[in-house]
Amino acid sequence: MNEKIKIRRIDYLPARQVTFSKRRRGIFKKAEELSILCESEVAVIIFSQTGKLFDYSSTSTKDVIARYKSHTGGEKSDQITLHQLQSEKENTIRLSKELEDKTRKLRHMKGEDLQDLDLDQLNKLEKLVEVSIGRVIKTKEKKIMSEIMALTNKGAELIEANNQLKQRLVMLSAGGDIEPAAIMELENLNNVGEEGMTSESATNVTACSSSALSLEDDCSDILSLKLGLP
Amino acid sequence: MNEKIKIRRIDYLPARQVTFSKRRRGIFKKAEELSILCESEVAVIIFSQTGKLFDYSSTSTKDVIARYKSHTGGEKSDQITLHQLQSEKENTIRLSKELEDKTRKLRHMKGEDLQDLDLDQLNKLEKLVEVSIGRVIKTKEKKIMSEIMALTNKGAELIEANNQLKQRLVMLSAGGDIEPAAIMELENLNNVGEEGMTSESATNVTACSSSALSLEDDCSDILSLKLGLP
DNA sequence: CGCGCTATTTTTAGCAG
DNA sequence: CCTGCTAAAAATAGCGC
Repeated sequence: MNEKIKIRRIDYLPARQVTFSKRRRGIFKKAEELSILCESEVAVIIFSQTGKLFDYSSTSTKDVIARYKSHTGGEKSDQITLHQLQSEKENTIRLSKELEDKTRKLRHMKGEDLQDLDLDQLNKLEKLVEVSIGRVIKTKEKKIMSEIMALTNKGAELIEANNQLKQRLVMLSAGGDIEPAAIMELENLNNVGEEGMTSESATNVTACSSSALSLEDDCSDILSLKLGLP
Repeated sequence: MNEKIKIRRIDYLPARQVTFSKRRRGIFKKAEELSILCESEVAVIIFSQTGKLFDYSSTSTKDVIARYKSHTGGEKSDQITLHQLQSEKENTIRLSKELEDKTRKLRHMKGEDLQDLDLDQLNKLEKLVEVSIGRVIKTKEKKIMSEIMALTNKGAELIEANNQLKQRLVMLSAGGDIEPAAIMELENLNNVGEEGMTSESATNVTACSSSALSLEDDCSDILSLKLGLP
């Protein structure tokens, strides 16, 4: 009366639902029998097509899953994560301490929170800051010098270019139709440029920076008159 | 020929092993049939009595377990840990950046790695360091002053104590059996103490520290002659 | 551990309620 | 969704290899 069915998806929904129900019970029963007959731990997890969960376990599905994870090296996703977390926390603590240390040192370098330093530490700090200001000033001088050199060179190039332009104009005016007044204007322009760009003024700026610190702002203001350098 | 067996532990080990093997296969087969027939997701996890793991899954046992956990709300211990880890990593990144920033600033304050600063930054840095050295020197002066005050007071106390001791000795010697030479020795000791502890020398030290920085070592050396203060 | 065999038990497809 | 029925199919206990 009954037909042997092929193991393939049951298309007719009601039949499929009935089969699902029956066979599910069957598996659960078999699982229980196995666990009793052979004293083994069994868990069966089934999700129906509609996403509903059915599970059987001889003990506790979660326990079996835990045992499964520990058995398959499932520590990977769990214990390694815990290790990572631990490691990251240690990292955080270490970084926090370093940051605290650096912050304290920085405050000391800025002359803050000095109350808890003793005389010896204060002396060392003073020397450190003195060395620092020396380096800062030295670096600033170099920077100023190089900027001035650049400006001087640029100025020289401009003067040279102007001279060449003037010569061309003279040559052209020799050809006839340019007034002498135009050439005079160009020469005046050139003179203005030379006044701002003598190497003499560069020397003055450097000297001012290294000897009288309170004049630094004036120095930088002078340098702010750049000729549009990059 | 065959007997119906009762569902209870099989005592005879070989039979139990065989049954375990056969029924295990049977369950796996049933599980597979169910998953195909009803388009469902099935996982079976079996631990033999000896602790050996056997598992079947229509897809992946781990996937089914993950789905099971998300279904039962087992996300607690896992996803929260992941969130913590994420949070800690962000913490680490933030701290690293802050540390890097502080380190850079500290190096600048020490006058190191100044090449990449422009003139404006150098000027600000210079002012910062100048302010700093002013504060350091001021703090040092206060410290020196308070130490000198403490030493002066200590010296005065000692002189007072010595005087009292002297008077007691004089009174005792009036009683008869002490030579005058011992009293002279005590007075000499007292004079040495007063020479090292005048408020005049304290003023000198303070002046030297605020005006001539290169003399700082001498100042601290003078102060190193402590009278055993805590 | 596996495989095969056979008699027996168990499961289950299909249908009805 | 369940229950019960029945006949067919499947699983399996016990055995030997």
